[in-house]
Amino acid sequence: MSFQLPVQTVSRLCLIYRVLLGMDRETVLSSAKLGKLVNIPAHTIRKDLSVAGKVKSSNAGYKAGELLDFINGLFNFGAPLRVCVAGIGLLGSSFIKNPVQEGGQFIIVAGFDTNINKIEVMKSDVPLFPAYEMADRIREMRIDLGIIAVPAQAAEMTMQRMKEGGIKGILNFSPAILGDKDIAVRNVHFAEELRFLTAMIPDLEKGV
Amino acid sequence: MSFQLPVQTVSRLCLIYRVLLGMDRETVLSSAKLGKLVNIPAHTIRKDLSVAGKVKSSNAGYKAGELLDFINGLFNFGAPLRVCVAGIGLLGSSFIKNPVQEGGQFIIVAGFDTNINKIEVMKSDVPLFPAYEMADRIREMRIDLGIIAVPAQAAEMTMQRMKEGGIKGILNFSPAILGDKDIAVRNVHFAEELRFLTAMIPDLEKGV
DNA sequence: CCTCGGTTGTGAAATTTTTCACAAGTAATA
DNA sequence: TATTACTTGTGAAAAATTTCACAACCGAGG
Repeated sequence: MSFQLPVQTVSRLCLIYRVLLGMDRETVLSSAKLGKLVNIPAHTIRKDLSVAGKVKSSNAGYKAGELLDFINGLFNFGAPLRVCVAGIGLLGSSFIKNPVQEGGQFIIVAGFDTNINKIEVMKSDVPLFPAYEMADRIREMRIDLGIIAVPAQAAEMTMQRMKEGGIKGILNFSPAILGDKDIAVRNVHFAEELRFLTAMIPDLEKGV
Repeated sequence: MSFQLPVQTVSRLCLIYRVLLGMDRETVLSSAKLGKLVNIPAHTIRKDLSVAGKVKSSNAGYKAGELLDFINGLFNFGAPLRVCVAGIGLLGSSFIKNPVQEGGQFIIVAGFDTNINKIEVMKSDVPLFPAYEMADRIREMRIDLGIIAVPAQAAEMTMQRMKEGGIKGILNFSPAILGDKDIAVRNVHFAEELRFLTAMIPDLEKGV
C-alpha cells in the first residue's frame, strides 16, 4: 500500500499503468519490452516492481492484465474519483468538454468560475457554479480532486476554497506556485516545461 | 554552461527563474525567502547555486535581477526561441490564442493540422499550415521547438516530421509516450498527473 | 531428464542527490 | 573598531536511487 514507495518509482509505475491501459490484458511483456515502450531501463522496472511487492510473472515476462491489477491494487486506481475544475477559460473548458478517458478513473463533476455570465452562457453536461459556492459544493458533492485553471492572482484563494471544501489533491495549472502541508499539490506550468526542455538541450543555437 | 548539472538542479533553477521573472529586479531575497516562494529548502537552493557557479550575493541575500541574469547566463534563456504547434484542437489552439508571456522567450510562429478546413476557418495571427508541409516549414522558418497536441496515433509521425525539419526539442501533450535519442522530448499527460497525484495521497478514501 | 535460451528477483555496489553544520563574509550600529 | 545578527558557500556525512551481476526459475525440445 502506501508504505512510502520512492517518488520516482511511483511516477514510473503510473507511466507503466498508462501504457498497460491501452493494451490487451493477455499481452505478455518482458521487462525489456515494457522498458522500450516507456523509455525506462528494464532493470529499473524490475526493481520498481520488486520494491512495490510481488507480481506474478513467467519465464516470458508479465501479463499486461496482471501487471495492471497489481499497480491498481497498490494505489487503488480502480475506484473512480470526483474531480472539479476551477476556472472556465480555454484550458479549463477543455477539461470539461473532453473529459479524460482513463478507464473512468476521473469524473469531472463540477466547474467553477467567478464570471457568472460565462457560467450561464456556456453549455456543458457538467454543472457549473459561481466560484463563491466552491467550498460548499465540493463538500456536498464529495469531490476528491481539484484542477486549478484560474489566473495567478486568484490561485491561492482558489486553493483555500478547495481546502475548505475538504479536497484531497490539487492539480494547479495557474502560473502561481502552490503548496500545502495538508493536501497534495502538483504544479504544472507549460512555459516552464518548455524552459526546462531548452535547458536540457546542450547545444541549442538560438536565432532570432 | 552545460557541464551536466544534475537534472533536479536544472528543474529547480527553472522554477526559481519563473518566480524571479515576476518580481522587481531590485528585490533582495535570502535563500530562505526564496525557498518559501518555491517550496524548496534554503540549503538546497544554496547548493544548487553553488554547483551551478558563482552568483553575486550580499549579507542580505541575492538581488532578484542578478540571480535572474545568472540563471539566464547558465542556460541562455534570454534569447527568444521559435516554437510551432502541431494539432489545432482545443489545447493546441490555446497555445496559439494566448501565447505564453515569459519575457518573450518563446514565440509561437506556426501551427499545423491535418484538417485543411480547420486551417482555413480558424482566424489567428499565427500562420497555419497543413501537416504535410511540417518538415519544410520548420526548416525554412528555422523553428527550434515543437509542441505536439495531436491524437495519440498521429504523435509518432508528427515527431518524425519535426525531427526531419531539424527541431531541437519537443513538448508532447499527446497520450503517446515519445522519446528519441537525438532530440530532447518531454511528455506531459494530464490524466497521468492526476493519477500521480492520487498515488501520492496516502489515505484517499474513494467514493462513487 | 538434461540443456538451451529466455526470463525474473534481489542483494550489494555504485552513483547521485540531499542534508547538515559551520567557517567566513558583510553591513549596520554603537 | 568591536559587536551583533544576519547572510552565503561548501566540504563532508547521510540518504536515496539507480545500476549491476548473477542465482534461480521456467518451458520447450530434444
